[in-house]
Amino acid sequence: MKINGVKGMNDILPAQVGRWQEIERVARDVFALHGYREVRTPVVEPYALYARGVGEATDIVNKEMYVFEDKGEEKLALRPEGTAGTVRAFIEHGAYVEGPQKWFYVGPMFRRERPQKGRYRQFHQLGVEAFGIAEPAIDVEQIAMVAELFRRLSVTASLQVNSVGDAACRPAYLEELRAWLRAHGGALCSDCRERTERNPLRVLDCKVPTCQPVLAEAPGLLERLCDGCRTHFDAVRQGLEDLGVPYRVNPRLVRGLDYYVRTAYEFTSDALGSQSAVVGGGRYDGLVETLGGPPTPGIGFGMGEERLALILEAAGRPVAENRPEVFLISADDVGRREVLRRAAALRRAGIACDLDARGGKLARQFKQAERVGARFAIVLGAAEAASGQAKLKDMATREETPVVLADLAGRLRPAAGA
RNA sequence: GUGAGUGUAGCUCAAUCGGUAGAGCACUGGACUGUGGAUCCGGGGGUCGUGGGUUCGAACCCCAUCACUCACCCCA
Repeated sequence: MKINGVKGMNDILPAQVGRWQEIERVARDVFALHGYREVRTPVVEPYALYARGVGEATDIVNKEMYVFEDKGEEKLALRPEGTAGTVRAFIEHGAYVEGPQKWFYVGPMFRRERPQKGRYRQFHQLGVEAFGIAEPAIDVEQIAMVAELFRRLSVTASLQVNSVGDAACRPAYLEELRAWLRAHGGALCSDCRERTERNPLRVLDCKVPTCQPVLAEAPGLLERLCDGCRTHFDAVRQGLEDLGVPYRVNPRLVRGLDYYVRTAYEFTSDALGSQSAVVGGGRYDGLVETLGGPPTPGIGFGMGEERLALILEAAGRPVAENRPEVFLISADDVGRREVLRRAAALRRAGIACDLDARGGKLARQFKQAERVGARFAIVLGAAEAASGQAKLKDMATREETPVVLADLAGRLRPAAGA
């Protein structure tokens, strides 16, 4: 009986994993350059963390989360996003006493949705959270950090920013919007009428053609921001302009999680099909308090690693592979012992090398050398062991040059990072 | 949760009117007794997604079912 992987949960095979490693390496570098430090939190958290943090009414919590009872003791959930768990850890360990904190995380998230291009049940996010800074400067720095990360990866994505208001101005706006939508319900699609009650901001995003002209007349939040939100938003925009980060204001941009206030932003790419967002972020000034910590402002983003990989793939970027510098080929029984000894010595010197442990015909071993992408090959047997000399063959040019075996390590290039 | 499309070798795909399954790549062996990529010759590999139905006969037609893909919804 063949057993297949779980729907929407994918294997990342060796031929592709270089893409993930490259993304993570570049991201770690960029995060570190901006003062972010890594945090690792569990993949499982109490269900209540998400119910309270992300919001009971959100799709993520009420229909997409993997929830289970731990032997009847506690209701747990596989994390559907990274912010809630990070905030939990921030509070639990009293990190707020040490002033502003900038953290990042990398890892799998789980949502039980119907899979499609760029959307999976297990997916990977790189995310950052900055705690304790209410000033718009951190919003700007964080957004610019994403831009720098994309620049280093040669990824083009477009930035949209918005302000979703805060406790001072959003509730009043939502009521005004809801009342307006109810009054115009007759002209709207059934989805919109339903969303009017559940999530009125989403209505503005409706893609049904007949709704668009109606919604164009709807009241806009940006014109109704309170002074604090307006000042903040203006400063974010000014900061982006100062840094030369191109952006577009999208008053329809809404984040799906309840905790967002003020700044909301998204980086999108047209290489992704329908799920076009590769980064989604925003400010969550009330979340730490909601989860039992002291009032602490925060802002962060989540970046979809699969989506980033899709963009790189669509751009035709090759996958970086780790290749051995040299492949040791055995010509006879003496050679079979010799290659193991020489390989051990080379590896101690930091030189990546490989051999065909099956031994066998030279032709087969050369084929294996080619398959693993070795830059050089060297044949070792009784003759080489006796003379201490061998021929180092360049696999690309097929040229052979004599080498003294004792000097072999010096002739080859140490592996990166060795 | 809803809709559409697609399921044939490890991968990408053919198979005319319904006549009992093929190619390329990959793998493997040989041509080539100390040398890989090219060329040539050979070999292994199939429950035609699964179950049922129609038919003398089904990869092909019908029904059901499962899986995958894309889209809606929502989002990274």
